Amino acid sequence: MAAPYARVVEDMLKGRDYATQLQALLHESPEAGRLVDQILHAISRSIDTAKAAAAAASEEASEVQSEVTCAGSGGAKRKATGGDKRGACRRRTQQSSIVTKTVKDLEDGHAWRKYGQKEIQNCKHPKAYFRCTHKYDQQCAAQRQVQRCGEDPEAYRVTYIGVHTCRDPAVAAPLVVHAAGVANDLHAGSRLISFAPNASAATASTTTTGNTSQEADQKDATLMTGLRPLELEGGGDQEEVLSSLTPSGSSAAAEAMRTATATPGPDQGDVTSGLQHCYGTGLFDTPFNSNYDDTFDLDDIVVFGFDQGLAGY
DNA sequence: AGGATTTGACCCGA
DNA sequence: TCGGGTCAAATCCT
Repeated sequence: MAAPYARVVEDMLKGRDYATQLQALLHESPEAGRLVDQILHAISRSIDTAKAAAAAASEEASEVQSEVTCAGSGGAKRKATGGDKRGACRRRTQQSSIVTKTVKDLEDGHAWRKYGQKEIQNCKHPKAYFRCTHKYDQQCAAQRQVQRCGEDPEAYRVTYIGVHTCRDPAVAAPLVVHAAGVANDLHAGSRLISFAPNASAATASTTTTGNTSQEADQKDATLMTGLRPLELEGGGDQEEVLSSLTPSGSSAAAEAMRTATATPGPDQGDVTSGLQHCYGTGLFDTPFNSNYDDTFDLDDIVVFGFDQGLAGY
């Protein structure tokens, strides 16, 4: 990693450590804890961005290049001829940035298009596969996989692969890299309201707890379309999150899963972070993600052990 | 009519 | 060989 970026990452890691410590001290206060959580995510995101920039700078973004190429070749419908290259770009999940979280609200502000559904071994629920609607027009490599959780019928385990490089006006928002600016930015940007602890800016808790099955069902129809406008509510993901440093925006559609087979699946160990929805709201969908290289590996995964301390929001 | 979803087939990695 | 991920024709929806 280039020296300047390494320094940034180093500083941000320190900041995150401090925030984590602070978080431990503030878990009695939901409001304070939420703020710390926001800070943690912002910092992690910054680290992520710095790494991505470093990787791009050192021309390590070859994978992205290959993915773009791949996307292009698979774009328009092909005739299933002998020259079929399907599968040539498989297993990307092993190399891409991955963010896994458990949510109850699949709305994340991004437009997704479902391209497949698969019954998974030992899981009673099928897994649905989504790609960004802008995969071909903007070479956005973001993908999302949704699988319904077994124990909680309204919860979905969502895995985001890659980050949005598209500039969907509905979700685009500037990213402020320095942690110091995070808090203010949360309230400054018109589209950053998802995190605002007040009014319509629903927090993870409010959105989630507000989900009644009826509401969920009502959303199904909308989500099934895969294309929804950005909503201020953000996601209702308060539960667990396993989050790597690669954030990704994401949106909603997997509610389709709700209509798919329904049965509890084995569950998926969850790690958490309560702020996932910040990605979906566009808060972190930075314009300069365009060079994001997907080079983060699982070693970069950071677990924001927030499920215990703040789950009660 | 155009775009999104469904779904069976195909392909690759383990 | 099997399971998971993707493709793409068919179908549905707006």
